[in-house]
Amino acid sequence: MESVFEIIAEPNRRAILSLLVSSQQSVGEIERKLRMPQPTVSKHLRVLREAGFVESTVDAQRRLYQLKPEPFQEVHAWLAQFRRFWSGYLDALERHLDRMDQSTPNKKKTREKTTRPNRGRDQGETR
Amino acid sequence: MESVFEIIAEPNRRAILSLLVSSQQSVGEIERKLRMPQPTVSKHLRVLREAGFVESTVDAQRRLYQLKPEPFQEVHAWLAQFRRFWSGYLDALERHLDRMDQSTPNKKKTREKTTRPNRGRDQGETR
DNA sequence: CACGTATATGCTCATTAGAGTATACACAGT
DNA sequence: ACTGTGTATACTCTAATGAGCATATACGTG
Repeated sequence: MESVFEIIAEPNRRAILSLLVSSQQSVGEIERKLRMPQPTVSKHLRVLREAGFVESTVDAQRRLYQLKPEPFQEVHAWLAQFRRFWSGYLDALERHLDRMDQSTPNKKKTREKTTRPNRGRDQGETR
Repeated sequence: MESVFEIIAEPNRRAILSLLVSSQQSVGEIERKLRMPQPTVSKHLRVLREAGFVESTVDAQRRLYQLKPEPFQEVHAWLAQFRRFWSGYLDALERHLDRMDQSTPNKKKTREKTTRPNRGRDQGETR
């Protein structure tokens, strides 16, 4: 279970991730909302946690799980190399923004920090 | 092997897909470039073909494989729901463009046609 | 038509992942 | 301290997947 792709290959895990989009959830909440046996939930959460998709905070006996961004970025980075094929849309958008960046050096400097840790493009090598 | 996620969970298949980004390739070319036994290549190509990731055209005894866009869009659509977390970047871009659309009704009408078949957003349901 | 090349398929084997069940561990309240 | 709730883990079983090898099929060429 090394790659992020193997992690998200499992339907129940994808369901859990989707559920966590709205807000953090306890194991019990996930269990009920997804109608999944508790050990199953815990096991998938463990996998997700070890892969960096989620992290848990302790609330008494409960564990609250919430999403973490990195692995999604990794998937996105891999997907990026195929963009030219199917989209052209996001490509255009990114090029557009890049141009914006140059023309208006710092209007919303948010982007500078938040969005591009390594390099403007997120083509990034996956491995 | 139903979902697109299971398809791309396999490293060799991802390698093949990445290889096909540059241009279409014959089975033999893939075999050599990836140093993979031919039956392995053929079998993975079969999986990829049946999942709609690639299609083959006949060139005498050779089969030339090339990428198809749909499954990638599906992955992208799934990934979209998590954007708010990790990026904010693309989200910002899209919002920005949306605003652009409204303010300048048709400056580059390219986007109108090319980029948004269904609706501005591509959040799209996956299944 | 025989042969070589290119690709696909069939079969077996080993590994692995996920489900299910039981159980252990942790904390809270009484 | 005891009990109940919430969560994690251990163990077994089964199914599915990918590798490896052999072989079949298709096509082009002499």
